[in-house]
Amino acid sequence: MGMFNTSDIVKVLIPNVINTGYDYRLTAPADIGTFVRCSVLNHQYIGVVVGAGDSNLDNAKIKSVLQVYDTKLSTDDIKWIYKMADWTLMTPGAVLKLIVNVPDAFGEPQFEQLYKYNNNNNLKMTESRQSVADAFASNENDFMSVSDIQNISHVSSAVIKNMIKNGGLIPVDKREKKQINNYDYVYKDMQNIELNDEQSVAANTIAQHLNDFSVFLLDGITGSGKTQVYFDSALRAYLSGKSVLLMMPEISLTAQFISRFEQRFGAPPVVWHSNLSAARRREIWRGVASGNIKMVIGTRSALFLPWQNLGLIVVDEEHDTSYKQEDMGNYHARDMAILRAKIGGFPIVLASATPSLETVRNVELNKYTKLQLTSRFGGAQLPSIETINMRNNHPQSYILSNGKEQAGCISQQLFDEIKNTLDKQQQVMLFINRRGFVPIIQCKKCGWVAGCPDCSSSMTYHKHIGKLLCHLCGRKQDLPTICPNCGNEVTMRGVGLEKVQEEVNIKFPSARTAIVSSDTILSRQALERLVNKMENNEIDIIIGTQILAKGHHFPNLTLVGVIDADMGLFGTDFRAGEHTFQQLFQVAGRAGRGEFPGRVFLQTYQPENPVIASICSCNRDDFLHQDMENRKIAKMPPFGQLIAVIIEGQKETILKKYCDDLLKKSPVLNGGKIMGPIPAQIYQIRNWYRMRFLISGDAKANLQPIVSDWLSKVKQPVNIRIKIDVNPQNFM
DNA sequence: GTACGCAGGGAG
DNA sequence: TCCCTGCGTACT
Repeated sequence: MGMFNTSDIVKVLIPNVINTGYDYRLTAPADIGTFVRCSVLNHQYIGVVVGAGDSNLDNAKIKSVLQVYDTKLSTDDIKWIYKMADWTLMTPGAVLKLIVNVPDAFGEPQFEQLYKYNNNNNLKMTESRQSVADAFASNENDFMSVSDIQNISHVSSAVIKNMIKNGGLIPVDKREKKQINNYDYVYKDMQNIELNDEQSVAANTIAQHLNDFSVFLLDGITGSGKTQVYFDSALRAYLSGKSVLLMMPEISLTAQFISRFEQRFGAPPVVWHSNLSAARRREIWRGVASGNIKMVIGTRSALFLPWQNLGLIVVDEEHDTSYKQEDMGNYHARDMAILRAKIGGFPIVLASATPSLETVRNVELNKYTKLQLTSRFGGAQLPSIETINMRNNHPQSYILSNGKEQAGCISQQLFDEIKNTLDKQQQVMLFINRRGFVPIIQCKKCGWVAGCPDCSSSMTYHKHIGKLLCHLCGRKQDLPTICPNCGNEVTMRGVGLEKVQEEVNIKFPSARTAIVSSDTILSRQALERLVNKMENNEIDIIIGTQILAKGHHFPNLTLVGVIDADMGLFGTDFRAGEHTFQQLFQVAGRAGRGEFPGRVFLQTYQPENPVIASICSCNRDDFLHQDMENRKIAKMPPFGQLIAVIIEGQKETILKKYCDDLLKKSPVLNGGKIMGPIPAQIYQIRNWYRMRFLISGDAKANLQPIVSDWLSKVKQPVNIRIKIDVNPQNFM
């Protein structure tokens, strides 16, 4: 059996950045997709057999693989690796690394020592030791591992260790550590949920296409019941023996969502995200590879699990910017999921209340099928959204306990609304998308601004740590008391989250407040605790960044105030309007999901701005139409394509020279052009200088081969990094 | 990526 | 002469 036999020479793709695969000799039969362990320069990697060997090397020079595993990557995944590499201009090895980045996924099975209880021990019987004895008495197994004993008896490991040492527990056999608990991953107690007419239509349409590639946009506002529709599709795919991936942004993966899944499927989901322990990641990776785990709810990296017989992908909140990976390679998980579905010949469901323009355009072109949900569940009404014109509604200042007067940012109108809401014992959310206390520390006299020495950015003052913080590189510095330039007094400019809390605490001294940002919420558990406090009405005013905008359902929240709705509208980024709209629309969706109608107020200096106006009229399609026209005129995506090439170097001279050399070799593009090099929007990060080329083309241009061909024409100097961003989402 | 070898420079 | 560092190359 196997496509290749022992001592055959095969091509193995290695999960690292540079190479496209080396030839090795097999030590056991293998197929395309079989994982093998092999050595490159005395360093061991887990690679994948991708075909027959084809090098001209002397047979004697070809190494043998060190091990052939039973685990296989599906042939669809192998095809996908190469397609994804072509699209993103990553090397195939770099894509494979995304799949094989689970530490020790192929480690030898771990054995654990088992113990039996010694009835004839002469230890003094304590309460803890009695618990251990009870655990053995109540458990049908005579032999247990330390962790088994701990789980049942709830005594500390020290107690158990001491009992082992003193003969209370006697070592017996060893056993292979329990791997996958099959029961957890088999769904058999699904609860039937009544779908309304719209939901049934949507669910049935998807069901008719479970065996062919098609892309669905499940379009509906928060509360319209998108989740139950794609749960239905997931269920049908699962029951037909297929594997199912439900992808969502990390922040939407809440306990509320997980319990909804549990209600529908009768057991909790397998959840994959960045905070899992190494052991749990390994367990899930192996479970998916073996086909034992057929359904996973996860963030974008779940796409890179070794799926077997994948038959459905759902991308919830498809517009969400967190689907764009920007650390290890630049890929858009939504687009790569669509590519994967195409290769696998199965459907993919994109769900959103505020779909991206790319998706909307593909619906217009009839490439995607739109499934519309309109009704809001449970009779809850959409909130009313109004602007507060800050040009004639100046905020009141407030006085600190030391007598100093501070400029406020809460207008009188918003103040009154907050007060009324608190009087009715209802909750308030204030949204400000800026971490820290103030974003700028500036000298009153010479205009000096506290900037990060390694990056081109100003440093934000964070009051709770009492330091200046660079949001690009994380550098911390003391707050200067005087200007280091001229010795004069420094002042704080702008408003951040912490400053809003200060103002709220002084203006509403009896209200219980909480702030939520990535600085204060360090774990998913911390976020859950906060959500619980909110649900139990232990918080009156919650103040947060965009982390608050998604996924939570607070029935008693009836007022949302957006402190600065203009933020984000002024960027040079052509997607600024789209992202502002999406974010504010999401925030607005937080209010009034219970029995009381919600109200949303946007503080703005330009209420007539089309983005703001569209949000207020709740007219999403109006906004989409306008933004689409703008993009068409500017030939921006989805009417054109862009590839950003960021060149980074620590020495400006080498960087500039290399960019000049590239410019000289730049290809002539049919219908497109190469722009640059210009200093990137952020010229310096962590002491690396950054230049940017931007390559544009029309919607059907195949730009990738042109770019890779161009870059291969100029030898890349050492200490130069190239980052290629196909279809960039932001322009850092 | 990363291990290794080679060239150049400072300390002993 | 030894060793450290920086740079360039090759990896099957």
